[in-house]
Amino acid sequence: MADRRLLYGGGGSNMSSVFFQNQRGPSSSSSSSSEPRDSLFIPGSSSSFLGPRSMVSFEDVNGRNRSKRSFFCSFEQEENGEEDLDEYFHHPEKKRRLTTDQVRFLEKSFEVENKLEPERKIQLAKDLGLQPRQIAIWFQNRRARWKTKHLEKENESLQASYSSLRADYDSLVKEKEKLKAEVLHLTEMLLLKEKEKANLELSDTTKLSEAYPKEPIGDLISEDEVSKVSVVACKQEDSSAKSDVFDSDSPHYTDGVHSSVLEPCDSSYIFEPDQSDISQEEEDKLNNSLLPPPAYEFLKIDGAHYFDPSSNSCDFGFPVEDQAFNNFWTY
DNA sequence: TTGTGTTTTATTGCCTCC
DNA sequence: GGAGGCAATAAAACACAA
Repeated sequence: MADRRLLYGGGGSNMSSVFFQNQRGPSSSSSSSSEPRDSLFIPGSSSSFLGPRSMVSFEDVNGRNRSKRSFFCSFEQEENGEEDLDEYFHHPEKKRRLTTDQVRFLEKSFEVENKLEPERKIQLAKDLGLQPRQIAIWFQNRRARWKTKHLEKENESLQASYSSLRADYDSLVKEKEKLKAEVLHLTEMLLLKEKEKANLELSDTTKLSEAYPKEPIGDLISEDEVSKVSVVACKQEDSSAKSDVFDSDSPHYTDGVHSSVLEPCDSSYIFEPDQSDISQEEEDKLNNSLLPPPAYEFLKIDGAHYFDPSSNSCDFGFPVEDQAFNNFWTY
């Protein structure tokens, strides 16, 4: 480390190069920075160390006073005349910025290759009349700036990508909610339809039981029909409960959007026929025949399953939230 | 003119590679 | 162990509004 600092202080490069690039026309400035630039400077004879102010030169090879400054310095500073020169040498500790042309030159070189091989560093230092150490520092700082900008761009790109994905996600969520509502509506329609259908069948069954009072009802109707009767009984028993289904208090409904539609169906929901018309024995038979089948059958409507058949619980396979709808789509 | 924020040049300390 | 890169930082130079 200390050695490097010493290198900076004692830089062995020739600091007295005089540049004439500006007098060679535009083509010279556009030449590739990776090319040797020997033709663009005149090696000076002085080897005296000028530190950071090394861009200043006094003599050309022949010892003649060609310019008080390097080519680059002359661009911006020659109009300041002697005062500027005084400042230059009376305050040698001051930091001085590179000239615009030096920076342009370095930028072009950086575009070609952002890493600096020792030979290139020496060459650039010669071309620009700077210390190799200054060239190295400039490239180092330039790489840091490039990295910062690159990270900023990357960040912007990621943010744009995130915004786009977020918008997609939001629209999908809206679409999902819309579809949920549609499914809910259609399910209710189907239930109503089934209810009406079951009502008709129920009235037929009642007529049959009146016509054949000794026969158990279970023998007269299919198991499937019994199921339907049961669920309809449930719904009829507590038609007002339907409003409760949509209440947030319902334990089977949690998110305020989804509805499990059906309420738990315990034995109290079972259809109870008019006891005045049926004997105790018959009543028992009837009750047995009307015991609720597995819950999943309750909604076996028109051959389509709507709830989890593996679940016998009265929540009809509706856990909380979206899983209910996953079940919808899987059946 | 001056205070303040930004940019550029340079230093320091640490790390990796050969 | 030396050379070089990088991150963090200091400090000078610069830009600009009030």
